[in-house]
Amino acid sequence: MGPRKFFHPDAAELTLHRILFALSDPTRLAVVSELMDSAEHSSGDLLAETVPRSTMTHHLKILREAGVTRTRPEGMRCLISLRRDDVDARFPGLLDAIMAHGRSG
Amino acid sequence: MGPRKFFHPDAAELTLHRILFALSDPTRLAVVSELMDSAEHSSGDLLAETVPRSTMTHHLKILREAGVTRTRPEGMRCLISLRRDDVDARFPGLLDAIMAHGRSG
DNA sequence: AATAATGTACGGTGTTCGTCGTACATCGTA
DNA sequence: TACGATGTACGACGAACACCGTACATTATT
Repeated sequence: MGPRKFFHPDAAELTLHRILFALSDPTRLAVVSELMDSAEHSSGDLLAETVPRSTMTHHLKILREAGVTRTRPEGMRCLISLRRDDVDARFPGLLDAIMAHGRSG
Repeated sequence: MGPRKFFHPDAAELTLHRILFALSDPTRLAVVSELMDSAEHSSGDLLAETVPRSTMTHHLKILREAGVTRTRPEGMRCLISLRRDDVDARFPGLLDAIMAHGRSG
């Protein structure tokens, strides 16, 4: 059950309230804040020493199933990136408006 | 216990994740959508025949305690309005970016 | 094949949420 | 004062969430 299959919703299926819920948690907000550099980060890279692994898996699943992030297996790691293209296409300006204040949240 | 005291957080105490959580529910998103006309609406006015009163009270409390709305007793009603000034001051552009798509939720 | 590294799956616990019915308080009016 | 209208408070219920430990799967390396 390692890095194999990951469910990702289609771009057209993204809903506003699901995305807002995914971003309504301080931990997940911090994760997305780290992903704003448009680079791929491994799961352990994100808040590594702050949160237990199983907890991080939980949060990453919520972000992924809301369509906010994309998870890609790479070797024995998982690389996570923002779905800026899809989120921006469906909700223009939303991500920027939220993440402009991601740290003070 | 009628229209008497209502807790409203100070403008400086608004947090991003609380606001996002308040807006992460379809019903509350619809309420805020109706409030976007910058007018005051009574509680019964909002989604009147869609949601039971006690349910509406619950949702309005969450919006109010997150600092998204302001509730003011007026006679035997409660008039609810958006706290655009405070929310915009603390998180510029956030409300507009979210509510631009409030209906396609 | 054995090992270590990475991350998931599963299960458990305690908390919070969404929903609603019922009872009650407040206000305006007759 | 009695009544109807408006909205809250409280309690209850099921569902979902946050958190984490443990066990397991996958990968790369030795």
